[in-house]
Amino acid sequence: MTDLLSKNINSHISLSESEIGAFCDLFEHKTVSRKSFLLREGEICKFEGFVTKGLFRVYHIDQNGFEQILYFAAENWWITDIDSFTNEIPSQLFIEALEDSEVLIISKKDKESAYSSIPQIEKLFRIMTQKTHVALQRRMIDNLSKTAEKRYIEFLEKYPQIAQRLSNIQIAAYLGITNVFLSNIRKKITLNKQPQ
Amino acid sequence: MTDLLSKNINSHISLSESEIGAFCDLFEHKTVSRKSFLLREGEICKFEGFVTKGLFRVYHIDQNGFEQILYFAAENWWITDIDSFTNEIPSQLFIEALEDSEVLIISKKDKESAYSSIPQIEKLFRIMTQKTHVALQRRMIDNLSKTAEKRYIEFLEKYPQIAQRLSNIQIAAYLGITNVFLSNIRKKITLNKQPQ
DNA sequence: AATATTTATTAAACTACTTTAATGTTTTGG
DNA sequence: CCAAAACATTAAAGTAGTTTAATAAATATT
Repeated sequence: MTDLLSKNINSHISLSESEIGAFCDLFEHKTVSRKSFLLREGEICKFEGFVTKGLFRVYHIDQNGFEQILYFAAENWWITDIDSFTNEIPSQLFIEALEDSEVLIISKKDKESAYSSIPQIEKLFRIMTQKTHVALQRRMIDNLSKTAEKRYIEFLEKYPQIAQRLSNIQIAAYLGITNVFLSNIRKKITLNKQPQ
Repeated sequence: MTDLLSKNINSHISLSESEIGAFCDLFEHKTVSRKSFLLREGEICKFEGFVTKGLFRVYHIDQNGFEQILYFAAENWWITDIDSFTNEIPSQLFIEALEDSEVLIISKKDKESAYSSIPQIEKLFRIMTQKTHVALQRRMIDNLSKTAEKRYIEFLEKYPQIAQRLSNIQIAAYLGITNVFLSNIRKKITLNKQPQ
């Protein structure tokens, strides 16, 4: 049940068998069915989660009712609202399962205690936070400098297996465009691929 | 010389006098004159810096030659390219002084050794990385959901003292718009403020 | 103090993307 | 298996933001 998790942790830091066992024991297994929520806007995010099955989207709804997707999380990805979790403030985000899913979750309390009992855990989360920060920084640059068409093509190349599990509505919300415009882009691309 | 730095560190974690002294001793003081660079694209970022005087911009130049500013860093802010620094890969970023400036910098080696000798330092950088990540996440949401006019107004409200030290060209590059369009926005705003 | 460079503004034509709405197709849940 | 809901596509009119270029004002350099 925690095989994927321990493998994931080992890819970042090296822990002894017993340490990794003790840490994994702090996680609770949870099944989340399609269209239900791990977190809703206004709630304080009390967990950090590791996806073992399925697919989630993490998104924000703005004042005009539009959804912006911050990221998707499939198997082997971590999910939380780090802002709400860290600062214990109401979240601005929704975390919703797009497929029937399973997660391993750890509470804030248990995570804090792991920081004390297993010093390497502090390093684990520092490294993970750095990595997500770097990914977000790269995406910020892309959003500022590339057209929607280019961002779409690169998204397909970067996450081919996730892209095929998503509707165009979800992909458009991630790219920051309307699904109507995404449709235009898709048409243009296929026309270019098959000239004549 | 390291007063600002130790105060900044103390705002995140609590260290003994001697620990904070030892850590601050690892930093080297550097003056950087206006228009010169702390880091250029292609270089590997070998430092993490703390600004004690002046103002920097951290930016990327895309394939079309346009500059996107990721963030500004004035007194009491940290600067580095976390991607290049952490992964020891060539940077995609420039870090340039917009005013005559001063920074305290620590090398990767010294930072790593501090992680071992002062365990709380690991926590310090985890917290700092989390905070910058949260800030970037909020900005990502804003960029996806708000008009340039709104982002400009909010930038002025959030960083009034930095904004007044910047040209509109720099602000536009941060907002992700042209300076021509920023000029239009400014005109519209002043017209609204002083109707008739 | 004079010259060169950078900056801010304006106008006008242009383009990337949105909005609304209609239509047919696919997926979902009961 | 059927009805309802969600999805993808297309068209056409509209808007936010760009591009280029010209001009005046402010700043930097000698």
